[in-house]
Amino acid sequence: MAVITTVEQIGEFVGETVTIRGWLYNKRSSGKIRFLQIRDGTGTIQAVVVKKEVSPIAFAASDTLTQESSLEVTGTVRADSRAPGGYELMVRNIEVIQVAEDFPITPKEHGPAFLLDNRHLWLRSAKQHAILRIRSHVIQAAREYLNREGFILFDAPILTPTACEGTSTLFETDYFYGERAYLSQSGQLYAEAGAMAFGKVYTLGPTFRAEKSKTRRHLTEFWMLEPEVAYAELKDILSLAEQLVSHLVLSVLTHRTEELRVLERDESKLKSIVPPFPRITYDEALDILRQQGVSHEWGNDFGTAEDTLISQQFDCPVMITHYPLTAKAFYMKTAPDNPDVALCVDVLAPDGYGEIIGGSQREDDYQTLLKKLEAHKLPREPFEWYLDLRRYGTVPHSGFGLGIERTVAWICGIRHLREAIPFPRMLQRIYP
RNA sequence: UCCCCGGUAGCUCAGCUGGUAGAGCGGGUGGCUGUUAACCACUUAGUCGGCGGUUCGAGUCCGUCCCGGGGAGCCA
Repeated sequence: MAVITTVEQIGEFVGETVTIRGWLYNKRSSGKIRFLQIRDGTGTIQAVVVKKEVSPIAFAASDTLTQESSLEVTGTVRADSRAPGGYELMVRNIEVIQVAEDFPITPKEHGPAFLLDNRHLWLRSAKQHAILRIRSHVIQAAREYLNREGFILFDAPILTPTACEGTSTLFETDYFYGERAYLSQSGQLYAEAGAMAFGKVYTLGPTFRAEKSKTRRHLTEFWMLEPEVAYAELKDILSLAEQLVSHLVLSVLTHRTEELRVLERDESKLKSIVPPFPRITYDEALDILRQQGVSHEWGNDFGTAEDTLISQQFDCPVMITHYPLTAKAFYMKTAPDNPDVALCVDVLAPDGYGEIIGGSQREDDYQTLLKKLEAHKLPREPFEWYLDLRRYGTVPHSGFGLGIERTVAWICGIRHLREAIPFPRMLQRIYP
């Protein structure tokens, strides 16, 4: 019995006979020789079937194989510069598990609608594979970093009794006995309760926005990482944000080089992502816009065009702080030296990838928070528990939300968010 | 909700001022001992998004509806 291994590990078995279990990615044939590109989930390897070196049954089997047929191949590992990947398998035997029906996704071009209809199969192609491995790594690296910094994972509920921020549109569903429930659009308020209990916490989970957004920067269901820290002021989470983001980038650069190569990502741009990130205020951002010939009224949040213009001035993600209160959520703390601006930050990724982080120092005074709720015309009852946090040992605290898909899309250098999550949920699409 | 673009073979697309549908890929058959989205030959392949209208005649023109893509607003 040959040892069963993976393509990823194949380099350790040069000269030995191993078995790879996988699927046929592509096939080329030429007379008495067959080249099988086999993928096993960890990578792709070329298996060479030479007629005189395998049984007639095995050779005939190699001819019946269609794209994505499942098979076990046993052969000798050989380093060969002619093979993509550097190693190839000289086949001794082929065990066909299933001859697949005609696979819809061929090695040629396809349109986005077709690919999205076949997302469950599209996931097998090299580029999608690379993106999703990087996504997995980004999440792993984020958790690794936060755990090391003393954070604990604090899961927020997905079914909630009301809006967290009260602004965005919510997905509504029936709860029991005529009650309504809403899918969470942020775990933040719950994370604040966690921070008061544990000091440093983070939530990581799906969030839902029923906005009729129809752009490549939006999904209706997306994942968010939300650290929340007790006794932290705005400057503390600015530092946390730049440390976290640069750690994610460095970790992908170090551990996912093959995937970045598949994606043809310009790595030099990622290598320049090192702290400290530029920090500017909203007012300074307005100055930049003015220099670019764009006038923007004070008090309005920036739109996509403004975000892009500002981020283009920097190689690193830029941290914009002190937005007008009018443009931001009710829970943000007002700057002590300026009653019109919030102690908040938006982090814009370079190259027009947009906002990857939104955060703030939270309002920690009971009476002030109450007034802010009223000013935003939000009902008091659903927020009683949240107000309690300001009645029982309130402290300054801050946190932010990092959009996983936007971060992954930026690191991967892909145009559209839909490829940064296994099964994207969008305005016009919930299948498959 | 608004603005732009699109819907023709399984897939990607071409199809001119209206004259009855075509290429590559995929599938099938055959050939080739080192292929790299292999190649060569032959072959298969259609309710031209739906409905209605104009016309001798509509993939093509008009109306309308459906579906998809991109963008705005909103946001991560």
